[in-house]
Amino acid sequence: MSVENLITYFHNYVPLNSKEKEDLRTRVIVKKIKRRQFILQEHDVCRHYSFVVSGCTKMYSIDKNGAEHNIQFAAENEWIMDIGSFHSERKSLLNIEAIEPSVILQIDKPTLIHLYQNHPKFCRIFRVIIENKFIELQNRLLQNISSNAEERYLSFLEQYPHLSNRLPNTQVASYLGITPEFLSVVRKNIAQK
Amino acid sequence: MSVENLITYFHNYVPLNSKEKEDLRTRVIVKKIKRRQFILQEHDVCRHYSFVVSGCTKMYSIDKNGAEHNIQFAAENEWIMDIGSFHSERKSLLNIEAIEPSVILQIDKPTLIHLYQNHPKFCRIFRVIIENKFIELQNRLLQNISSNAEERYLSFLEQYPHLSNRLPNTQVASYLGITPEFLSVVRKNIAQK
DNA sequence: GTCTACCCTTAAACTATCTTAAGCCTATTT
DNA sequence: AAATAGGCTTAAGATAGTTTAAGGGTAGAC
Repeated sequence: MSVENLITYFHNYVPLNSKEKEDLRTRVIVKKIKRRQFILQEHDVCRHYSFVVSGCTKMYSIDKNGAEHNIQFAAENEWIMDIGSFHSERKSLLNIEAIEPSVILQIDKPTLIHLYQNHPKFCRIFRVIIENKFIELQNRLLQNISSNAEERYLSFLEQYPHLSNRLPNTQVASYLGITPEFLSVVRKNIAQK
Repeated sequence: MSVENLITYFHNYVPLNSKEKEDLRTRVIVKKIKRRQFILQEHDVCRHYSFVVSGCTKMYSIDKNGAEHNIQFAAENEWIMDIGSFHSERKSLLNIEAIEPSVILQIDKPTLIHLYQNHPKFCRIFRVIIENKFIELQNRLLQNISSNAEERYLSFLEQYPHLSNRLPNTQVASYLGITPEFLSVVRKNIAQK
């Protein structure tokens, strides 16, 4: 049962009691997602926090020229959602899509509110989760304003070895904010050193 | 009394009761900061969440060539801290410095823990604060991987009019991830349209 | 099994951004 | 009042990154 993966994950933050586990088991939604299937589409409201049990997903925006820009990947034990749309209940400008066949767990807003109100522990857990996501994002932004493409690529390889093996380079380029052609040049330069 | 500014600020999230206000009044530290004074220096641990009552501050990193890269500004009613260093208690790689003479309020870790343990409301408040900071940062990152310097500058002007008036362009350039000279060119191009 | 769509690479020409250097202006320090 | 440091602009030459186009490889679709 894949909800157990989430319970184990939460346990790494704070141990859960049986009532808390029970609430998760009865309320969390399990979904099997095919490659290229959407978890969230632009113009819809993001209704769930999604936790990836297996597989890999990406969140991206499409610009006025139709180009995709990857904001985030999420593989095993990572969260993915448009948190702005989720809380405001306004239409999202982002897409979330499976890169590999995936199993995800979803928590909708009523469930999240239920968890917060009945088990204050979850407020702490999700505060820490979002703090960690914030730190990660801030580091990435700093990289983007202070480093060139080669440095950003090397740092991506170092920080996400489990992703760089699995992802096509087109996806990595979109994440780094460069074209696939230029990533190819960057890789060639690195190889020649 | 400037702690009242913070109380009013929290009130906009959730009303506080008198015990909660009292705890803030007795525990929050008030500081007057001169222009160019440091609130946090690289190699120190970030020991406080800082709330700007008046004035303006910036957080930046210094790269291997000695260049500064602005990660965040914080003016009236905004928070600034190296949240990674604060929680891990590891040495920060960042600096926080006043751009204008400022008054700030500081919450240290024992106080924050006290607030979380005695008033669960604060866990919710800070979760929402950090969620909002996360959304803002994610939008900025998206801009950085998908837009050129002119688009990023225009969007900065639109989103932070209260800052763009007060900041020297060198600081804005460092925030956008471009050189001051190139920002000058960008501004000229915009003016000529 | 064949086919198609996607992925990766290369190169040439183009555009965006940086570097260096200089000059001017204004606020602050002496 | 003079001196200095910081901030803004301009321009020329250098480097980083994009665009377009083409060719070859490979995995999933039929």
